[in-house]
Amino acid sequence: MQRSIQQEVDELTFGLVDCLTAEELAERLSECREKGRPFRLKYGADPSAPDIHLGHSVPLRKMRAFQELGHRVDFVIGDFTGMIGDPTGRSKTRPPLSKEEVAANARTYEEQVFKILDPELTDIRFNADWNDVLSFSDVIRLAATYTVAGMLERNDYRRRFEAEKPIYIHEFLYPLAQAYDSVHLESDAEIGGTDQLFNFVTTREIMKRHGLRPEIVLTVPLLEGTDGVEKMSKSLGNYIGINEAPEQIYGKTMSIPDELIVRYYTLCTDVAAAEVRRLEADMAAGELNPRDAKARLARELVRLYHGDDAVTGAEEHFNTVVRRKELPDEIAVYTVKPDENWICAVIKDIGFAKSNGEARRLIKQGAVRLDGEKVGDVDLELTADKHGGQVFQVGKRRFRRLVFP
RNA sequence: GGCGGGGUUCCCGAGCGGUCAAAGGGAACAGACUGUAAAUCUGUCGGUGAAUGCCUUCGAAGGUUCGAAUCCUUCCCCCGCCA
Repeated sequence: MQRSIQQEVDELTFGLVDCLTAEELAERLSECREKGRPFRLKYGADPSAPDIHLGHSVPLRKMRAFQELGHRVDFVIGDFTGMIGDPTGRSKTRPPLSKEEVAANARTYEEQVFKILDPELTDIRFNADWNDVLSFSDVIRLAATYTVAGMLERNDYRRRFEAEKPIYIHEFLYPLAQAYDSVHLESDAEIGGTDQLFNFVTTREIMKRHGLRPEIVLTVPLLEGTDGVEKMSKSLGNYIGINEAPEQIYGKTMSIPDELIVRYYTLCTDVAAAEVRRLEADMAAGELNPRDAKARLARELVRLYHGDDAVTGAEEHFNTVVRRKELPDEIAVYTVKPDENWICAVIKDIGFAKSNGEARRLIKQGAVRLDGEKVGDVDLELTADKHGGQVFQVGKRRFRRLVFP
């Protein structure tokens, strides 16, 4: 028994920040159903950041929800728009990517994205395919479909304009190019973070100018990174990548601020909304230790991206190394070089410190241990008879077993 | 074309002749504590087998000076305003 359109709409709009508009969505979905054509949801991806993280997973998971109802996703890799640069102001000019790099990135995307999306219902597209062939006069015609005043409605632009800060022309072209993607693909809807709202709304207007029906706009919240403040991003180093090792996903999850627990549950896991509300209430009432809520979150995330089998191991690793401060099951081996057995040089060589000086500081701070014994001697030389087979530890969670040739 | 503001250590950002390897914040790392790789507190945070030394760093190159991130010259780059 097929579910009603209204049920579909309710399910698909759950958790969204904006949906412009739900009525249009319902209309479009039922039209697709009647005509037996697939509903096409567009998502634009940056060609330079192939490490998919939990922040990306928010829209991706929503796309997956569409796919589960049989709809299709156009996954647009912005190899063209990526060269224009992002319009958030102080952006550094990105080095243009070569065809080969873009192709390599695309492959990495596929590997990761299909942990969430259904490959059967996803079309990967490159927007240079249709943007690169536009002539200058095409671009001018496109530019004639929108006004400067319209552009300045965007807060970021207006603020900069008023503050006499630079705004480059190409920044105005960016939303246009993005809009043209939708024109070209005749997208039924587009999804992205709330930061994309302006671009999406602009796209609707421009689609109308092209005699098309405006795409439906869906925005999802931007997920804060592990620091709890900035949005999750690779360049800020506050991300949890879906391709990271189970131990990493588990551990990084445990490092998010407590205030983010509920948000992560809501946006990144399959835990039912009612269940999440219960967890929230229990924590507020002091009946549930946030630590335990977070541990469950960590398990959920590991399971999502590595499967059930990886969960126990990741949790064990965390409990052993971080909570009980014991040794992990597996410790990588480091072979001490005979001519470089000074402890600081060893720390540096392993990569636990960038310089001898930093290694020295670590020792002084009491961060270095040999078989659990704090090392106090900065001048220590490691020798086979004294240190062979010992566990060398720097900080709380970096280990090597020492071996001598 | 005219006028003005800038380029500082991973990032932001002070400094404007010595006390500057350069304030402060962020990030990162370490230690303590803990319920956790949360929070909080403390410390470290250019290199040098460590040093009242030496070297490298404040857009680039020269110069003035006992001494320059700070002054001068030239150059490069960025931004805004007015036209």
